[in-house]
Parts: sequence; structure tokens; C-alpha cells
Amino acid sequence: MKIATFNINGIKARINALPDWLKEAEPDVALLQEIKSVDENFPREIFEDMGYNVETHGQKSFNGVAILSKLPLEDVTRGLPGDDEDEQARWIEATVVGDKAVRVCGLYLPNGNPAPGPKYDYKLAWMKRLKTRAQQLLDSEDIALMAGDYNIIPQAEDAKSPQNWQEDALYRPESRRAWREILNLGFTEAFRARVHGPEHYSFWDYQAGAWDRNDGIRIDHFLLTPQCADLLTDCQIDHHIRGREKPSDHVPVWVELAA
DNA sequence: ATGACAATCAGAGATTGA
Repeated sequence: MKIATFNINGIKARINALPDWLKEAEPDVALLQEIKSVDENFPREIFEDMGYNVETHGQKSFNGVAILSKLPLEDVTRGLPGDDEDEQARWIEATVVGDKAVRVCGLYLPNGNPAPGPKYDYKLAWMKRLKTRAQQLLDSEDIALMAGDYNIIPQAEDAKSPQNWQEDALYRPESRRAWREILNLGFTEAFRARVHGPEHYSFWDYQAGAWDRNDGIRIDHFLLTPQCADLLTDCQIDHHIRGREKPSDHVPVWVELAA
């Protein structure tokens, strides 16, 4: 089972690039972030015609997450538990029924800039709620993963120019500590389980020729429960997608599971 | 020091992103 995550930065803007990538990469499941669309306006027929089941959790203008799956989806839930006041669409879960059942959680973690400030407080509070849900997934002993745009640069090697990110919400010590708190509950970070060393990025800013200079950061991640990590056979970043016509500023990242 | 660049909503330019 091939499962991908892709922050598409707007479904309307990616109406060609997303189907093109799906046809090439042929993921069984695609977790999408920043669809920037309400559920009613998501062009689900395009993906249904390609054989995907479509589940969305959208909102107007900003945020929004979705799951595309060629396999049946069960028990879909929307919204990260822990704050009934939170109206930002950043979390969706479903069980993918393949040879084995895999619980997949798609997430769009808050950016948090400027830091410090209320947006940064929201980011850290959201990560605390994420930790609670993460522990539940571990306790279930299910084959499960949480994947998406974490807006976290885990280590210096995950940025071309880490010195430029010292004060940024994506790299501040409190952000990385909160990330490690979740990781250290017992998750496997799929990409680093398979690939070591610098210059592996999943985001390049549109500005200042960042892609041409390979001035990127790695902020799109997969966290696997132990039962899921047992099944991991591959994890790669489709970095070439960033060089295409009208690209997102993020590229897809995917795992292959023996499930 | 600032802006660059892109997307959205709206129908110009503010807001958001990372």
C-alpha cells in the first residue's frame, strides 16, 4: 500500500498538477493539505473518475485537508480532538481497508509565525492536543500513521540554511521539543528510518529562486506506530514535482507499506 | 532594511503562508 502526503496549496490552483502527479505516482492513498476550499466546492468528480474515494474536511479560503483513497475508507472523523472552539480544518482520519487495516491521520499543523505571539501559542497548544491523540494511537496497538505538513524542521540537516530559521516558528527550540515529545512516545519517522544525510527537502519558497538554489526545508513527515513501522518498505520525496509547471511550494512524500 | 512569490476573496489590496 502506497500512502502519500501532499500540501497542494489550493485545489483550484493545482487542478492540473495534482491529477498529473496522481497518474504518475499512483498512490493508493493521498493525504492532502491546504485544499483551501469548502467541502461543497471540492472537485471530487475529477478524483472519483480516477478511482479514488474522496473525503474532505474543508473551510473557506484557508487550511482544509482531504483523503483520496482507491481502497475503501471506514470510520472517517474530522477535526483534532481536545478543543471544541477550534474551527480550523487541519485534521482528518480514516481507516484504509487493504490487505490489512491501516488507520491514517492527515494533518496540517499550524505555521505559528510570528513567534512569539498568539499564533505561536496556538501552534504549541495544537501540538499538545496532537500528542494526546498520538498516545491514543500507540495505546490502540493498531497499524496507524500520522502524516502531513507538520511545519516543523526537525534538525539542522533538514534545512539548507538553518541559521536563517533560528527565530522561526518552524525551527524554534520549543517547536522542535514538542515534535520530539511526540516522536519519543514511540513513533518511527519514516523518512529518517530510510534515508540519512542533508539536502532532502519537501518545501521550497516561491521567492528568491529558492528551488533553483535548492534552498529548501523538510517539513512534511510521516510518523508510524510500531505496528505500522514493521510494514515499512520504502519512503521517498517526489522532489522533481517542484520543477513542474505551476507547482505547489511543497512536494509529495510517500511511504510504501506491506499492508 | 525591505521585498521578493503565490493563493484567496473579491473585484483592490489585505491576509496568510513558511
